[in-house]
Amino acid sequence: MINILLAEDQTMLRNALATILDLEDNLQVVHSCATGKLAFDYMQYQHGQQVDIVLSDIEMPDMTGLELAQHLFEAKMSCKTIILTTFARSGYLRRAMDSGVKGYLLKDSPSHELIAAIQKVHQGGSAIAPELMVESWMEKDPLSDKERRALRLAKDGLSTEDIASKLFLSPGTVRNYLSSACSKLDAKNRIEAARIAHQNGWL
Amino acid sequence: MINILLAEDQTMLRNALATILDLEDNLQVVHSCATGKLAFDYMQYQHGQQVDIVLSDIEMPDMTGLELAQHLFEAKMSCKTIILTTFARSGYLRRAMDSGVKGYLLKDSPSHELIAAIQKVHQGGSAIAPELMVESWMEKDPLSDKERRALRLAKDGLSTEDIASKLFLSPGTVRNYLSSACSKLDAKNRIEAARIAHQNGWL
DNA sequence: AATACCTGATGACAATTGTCATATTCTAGC
DNA sequence: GCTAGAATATGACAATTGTCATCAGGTATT
Repeated sequence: MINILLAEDQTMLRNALATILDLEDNLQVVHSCATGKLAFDYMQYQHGQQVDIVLSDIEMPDMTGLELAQHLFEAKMSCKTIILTTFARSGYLRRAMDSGVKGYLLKDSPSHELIAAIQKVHQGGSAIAPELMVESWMEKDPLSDKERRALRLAKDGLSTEDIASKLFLSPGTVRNYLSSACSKLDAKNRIEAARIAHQNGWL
Repeated sequence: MINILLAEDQTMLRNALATILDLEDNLQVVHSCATGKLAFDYMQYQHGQQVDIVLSDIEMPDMTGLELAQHLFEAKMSCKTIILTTFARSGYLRRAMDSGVKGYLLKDSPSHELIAAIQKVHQGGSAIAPELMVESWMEKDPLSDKERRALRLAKDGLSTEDIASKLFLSPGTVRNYLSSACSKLDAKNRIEAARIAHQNGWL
């Protein structure tokens, strides 16, 4: 019997996944939760030893699936992590691999592939969505930390002034960072830069 | 037996939903597809008479769930439509109600509520997510058609010039539209305006 | 100490964007 | 025909943004 911990913030999908996984003879969802934080707490303080596979979404409030994977990795938990996410962003895959993730698949693949991936990972293998193998060699994140933070705020339409005060920088410096982000990403303005960065999983 | 047509572009969720609905004694997913267009084609040319409930996501490629609902409504199909979507945007709900939709619920609610909603709608009732009843009285979409289209392009970081050529307008006119959108939405710039409009379901 | 390097800041200038007043058509209604 | 109101365009001006050269203060290395 393979014991699974499920982390996914959308309740409908979480319920549905739990149901179809439980339908399999040798799969059992022992716990499911809506944020990475809750999943990590469960692993750390409660019943970690019972869990073989952690199946997690990426974009969740409180703690993302990538952060969860990293924490589990650093805590040397015995479980194996599988990421299940919407977008094929090479930056995400890279971070996942760096965090010792054993499986990475897309929500846009049939559910039997998920079940196959769980079995395969549990037997010691790995399962990466084939769509991603191609892209995984894309250039790595060229942004500095400050550039990234400025871009995130710019994406929501904040003005230079607002960004500057949120980051405790001068407006001029913020414009420098955004300008450099634009040239790195070959974008015409901060918004296009933010879009490109987001599409690549760099935000 | 209630016959269901399922339209949802995310394969994993589509499969999972189909499975859990089929587990119910009196529910049966007769067909499932990934776009509104495919769903409408199925209803129109093939086996429309067998379908009691159309269960549809909103944001799908090719044809959205709201457009699907509108087409089914205008074609006076006998089926009843239920929308299942991620965000609680009052603009979406308004358009759904105008298209004769009988149910509107959020992906962030447990799956048993979906099943209950299907039963209720099939018996002639309606099922609206309670979170939405409050918001539904929000102000209606203040944007004109041109403003909306300009905002959509601005959201992706296109320059005034680019937007103008895509809409076959002069750059000056585009700036007028964006400026008016900003003042209508009380935004400081086009990006903030686009974000506000998107959050309200007006894009 | 001398050097290089990194982060943050400044000033100057051009390009883009936001705002507003004012045309120019074109259409619908009277 | 006349008028009102749209949709579109133009010009002017201010504000914001993008780009670049340069500077000041730290820190690390040799």
